[in-house]
Amino acid sequence: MADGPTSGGQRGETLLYLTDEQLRKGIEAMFFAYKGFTSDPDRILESRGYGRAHHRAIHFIHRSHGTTVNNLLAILGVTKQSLNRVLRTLIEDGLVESRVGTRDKRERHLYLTAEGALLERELSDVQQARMRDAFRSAGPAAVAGFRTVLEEMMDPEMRRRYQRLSENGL
Amino acid sequence: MADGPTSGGQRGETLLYLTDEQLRKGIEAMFFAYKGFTSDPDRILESRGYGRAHHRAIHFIHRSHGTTVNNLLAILGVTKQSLNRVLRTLIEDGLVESRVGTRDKRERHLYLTAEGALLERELSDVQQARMRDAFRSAGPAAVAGFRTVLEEMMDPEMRRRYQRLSENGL
DNA sequence: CGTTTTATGTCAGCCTTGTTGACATTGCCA
DNA sequence: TGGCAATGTCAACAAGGCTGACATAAAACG
Repeated sequence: MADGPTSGGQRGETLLYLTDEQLRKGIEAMFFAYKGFTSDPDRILESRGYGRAHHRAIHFIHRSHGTTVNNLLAILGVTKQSLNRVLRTLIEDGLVESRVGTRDKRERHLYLTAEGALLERELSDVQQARMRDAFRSAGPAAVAGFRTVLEEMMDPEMRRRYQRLSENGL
Repeated sequence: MADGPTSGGQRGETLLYLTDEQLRKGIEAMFFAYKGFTSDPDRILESRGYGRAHHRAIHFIHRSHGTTVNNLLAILGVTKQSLNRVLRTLIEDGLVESRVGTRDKRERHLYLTAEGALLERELSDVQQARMRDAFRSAGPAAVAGFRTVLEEMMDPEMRRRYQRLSENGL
C-alpha cells in the first residue's frame, strides 16, 4: 500500500523529506499543534458552558454573515440534528439571530448579535494571538509553506470550500 | 487584546502575512486540513468499531514500544479513566499487550501484538499516503515551513514532548 | 392547481470519548 | 511499617457526533 520512495530506501536525491520518519513527524506535529490550536478558545468556551461545536458555528456565521443553515451544514460537515442542537442554544442565549429569508422564505439566515460578535471577538483574539506568534516566529516563507501543505491535505471538496471562503465573503 | 501590527493597519513592510485576514485563513486551513488528516483512518476505525482515541493509543504505543500507562497519559493529555477504557478494549481484542514492569512492578508496559501492529500499519499507511501526497505536491521548502509553524503553535510542554519523541525512540 | 421537492426543525435514542470522584491494589522507598 | 506512586475500576455525567422518523412551510414543477 505504501509505494513511492519511502518504506525502506530513498531515491537519493532531495526526497529525504518523504521518508516514513518525516511523514510520521508530520502526523505527530499535526496532532500536537491542533491541541495547542484549540486550547485557548476551549478555556473561554468552557467558562461559558459552550464547546468547540459552538465555536465553529460562531466562527463561520461571523465569517459569512447571513449564511443559511444548509450552507453551514456543508461547511461544518455534521448532521443537521447536531448543528441544530448547538444553534438552538446560541439563539436562545441571544448570540445568534435567525431571520427568515426574503427571497426564499424556507431559508433561515444566520447572524451574530452584538453579544455574539463580542464572544466571537474574544475567541478569535486568543486564537489569532497564538497563530500570530507562531507566524511571526516562523517567518513569511514558512507561513506560505504551512498553508500550502495544509491545503494539499484537505479533501478536494473542503479545499474548494476553503478557497471560496477566501475569495468572496460567502 | 489583539495588539501588534494587525487589527486595522499594517506596518507596511513585509508584515502583510500577519494581517487578521491571513491569520483567519490560517485558522480555517487548520480546521479543514485536520478534517482531511483524520478522515482516512476514521473510515478504517469505524469499520472495526473503534474511534480516534483507539488510533491515538495505537499510534503512540507503536511509536514508543513498551511505554508505560503514565507516559501515555501525559502524551495524550486525557484522564486515566478515559485512556483505560480504550486500552481495556484493545487488550481484550488482542491488539495490545500489557506487561508488568520488571524494574518497577507497578508499571505496565504496553506493546502492540502482531495483530495490533497490523492495524497500526493499515492506519498509518492511509494517513502517511495523504501526508506524502501533500508533501510531494508542496515540496521540501513548504514542508519545512509547515513543520516550523506547527511546532510554534504547540504548547511548550507538548512541544518538548514532540521533540523528545523525534530524537530518541521514547 | 396539485404534487413533489427542498429547507428547516424536532423528538427519541444510541455511541464515543471526554470529565469527576471514590476506592482498591500493589509495590517502591524511606 | 507507613506513606506515596502507579494502576485499575466503578459509577455517573456531559458534549457532541450519529441514525431514523416525522412535521411544516414554501418553492418548484408539471
